[in-house]
Amino acid sequence: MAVLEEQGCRATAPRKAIVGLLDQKRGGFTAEELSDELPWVGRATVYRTIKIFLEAGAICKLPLLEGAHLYLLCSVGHHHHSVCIECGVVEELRVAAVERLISAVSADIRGEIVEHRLELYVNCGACPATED
Amino acid sequence: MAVLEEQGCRATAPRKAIVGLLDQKRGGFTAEELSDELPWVGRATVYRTIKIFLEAGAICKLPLLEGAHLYLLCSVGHHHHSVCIECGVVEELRVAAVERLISAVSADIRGEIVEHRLELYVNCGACPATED
DNA sequence: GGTCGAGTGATACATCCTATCACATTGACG
DNA sequence: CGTCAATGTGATAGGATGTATCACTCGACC
Repeated sequence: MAVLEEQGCRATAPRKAIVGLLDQKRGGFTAEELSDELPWVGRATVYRTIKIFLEAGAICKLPLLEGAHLYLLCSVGHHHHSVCIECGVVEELRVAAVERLISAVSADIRGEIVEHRLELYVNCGACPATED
Repeated sequence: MAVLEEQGCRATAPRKAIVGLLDQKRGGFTAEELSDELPWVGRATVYRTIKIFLEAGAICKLPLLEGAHLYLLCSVGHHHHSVCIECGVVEELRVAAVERLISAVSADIRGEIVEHRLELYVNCGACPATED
């Protein structure tokens, strides 16, 4: 919410509604989902708002195997995700080893690593029963 | 090329033309590029053929930072890529450390890792001069 | 409350890809 | 070589996801 101000944006009704919805959807959401649940908000506005948050780093975009992708609220700056291919549950992955790996690889290649992306697609083995 | 047969596909003229072009485009290509260079082949056919190769594992899809993506011929089964954000040169990355990392992480999380994806976006530092 | 520019919604468009369908090509068989 | 059925094809329409445009509205500040 504070993100809006940080970005120099107005706190308009549509934006507030979207933020409210995001707070509930901790498990990830699609743009279409938001649009469906806020029919009085134009699609363009939904996408615009998502974009603002994306740029502010408040949410991130998680590509799924099938080519679709999810948006996720994420508090912490840089991290990775694991997503269960069965139940779709997403978990933030903060593994120091990843960053160590990146530095190690960095030494091996010409030039510098500007950005990296890592996604794990898992089978959490607990979907039907213990779906948290 | 043998891929076509393995998949139980006919070796038609459009498919052969596409394969021929792929052999030259070692640096990655977009669907549109292919379509442009083979104007006598319908777009649908280009996409269909790409899909066949994708499923056969003969090419892979590399997402770029901007959301676009490249297709690449890839001989070896599983690997990762680094792509220069300046000049777009793609290199195959076969770092044992990546696989070791995956196993290490695997022990840390519930369930099993079914699939993973890692991309490095680098600045190769040699684009203008030594662009191979 | 008044002002004005940021924000909005409808809509058209862009991009990338898939579905459909009538027609052409392939290649197996004779 | 000719026939034939099924696979493959191209044109085109459509779907999914996102962006641009533009007249109008509303929020923030005075």
